[in-house]
Amino acid sequence: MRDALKGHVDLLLLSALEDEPAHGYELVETIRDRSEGEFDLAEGTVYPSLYRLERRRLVASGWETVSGRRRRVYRLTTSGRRKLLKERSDWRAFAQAMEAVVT
Amino acid sequence: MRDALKGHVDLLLLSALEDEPAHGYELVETIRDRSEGEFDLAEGTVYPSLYRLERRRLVASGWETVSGRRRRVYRLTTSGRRKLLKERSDWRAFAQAMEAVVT
DNA sequence: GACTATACCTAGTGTTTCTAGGTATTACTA
DNA sequence: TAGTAATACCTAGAAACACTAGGTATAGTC
Repeated sequence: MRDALKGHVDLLLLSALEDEPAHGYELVETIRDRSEGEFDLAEGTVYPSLYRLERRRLVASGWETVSGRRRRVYRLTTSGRRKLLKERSDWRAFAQAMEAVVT
Repeated sequence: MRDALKGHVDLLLLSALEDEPAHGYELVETIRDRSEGEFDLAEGTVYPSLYRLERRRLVASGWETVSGRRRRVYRLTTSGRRKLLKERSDWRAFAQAMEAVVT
């Protein structure tokens, strides 16, 4: 299913940040775990996506050092949280429409 | 929802061809109707997609003239029908994984 | 006679995922 | 203790594909 994720990665990232802040590497794991292995995002996908989200002020980040390793921790902004709700409802409409055509 | 369809247009087209052959312009309408307006595919999306499907031997086409207008009518091939089943089941796995992450 | 709908075609644009490299630190293990 | 794996980040370029914006042509409507 190449490219199936196109246009949906932002929603995955925002969703994974909904409950608590997380750093990039961690988001990859969260998404892989929650999707039961279906989505194994490349780092080259995640980092640029996070930068775009930050540029759009949907997330904000800060550096943190844990046992010698630097991490950039992201959290949802207020508009990011609003965006998450919108994207989630857009996703549901999209999925429903897909089912309607596909079935 | 820009780009949400990326990677899913083939499935829409194959689905719309499942029950009977159809021409390109007609497929746009079928997909718009079944999706209740959610998917209004541009012709610049549909025609190149159909060519790619034909090149991969998933559909086959023939010209037809109805009241003076030329139409290219597409139908599923055997492997196209097999592909449809595969893509449909891939879509369901994808949608389920999306729900799992998003919820 | 002008306009709309039907029906097709296509070159180029833009966005975004992914590949394939890279750096650096810590933890494990043979 | 040397080597490898895991953690954690970064980025330039490639590839794919939906879409824009133009085009042609016929039939029907006002």
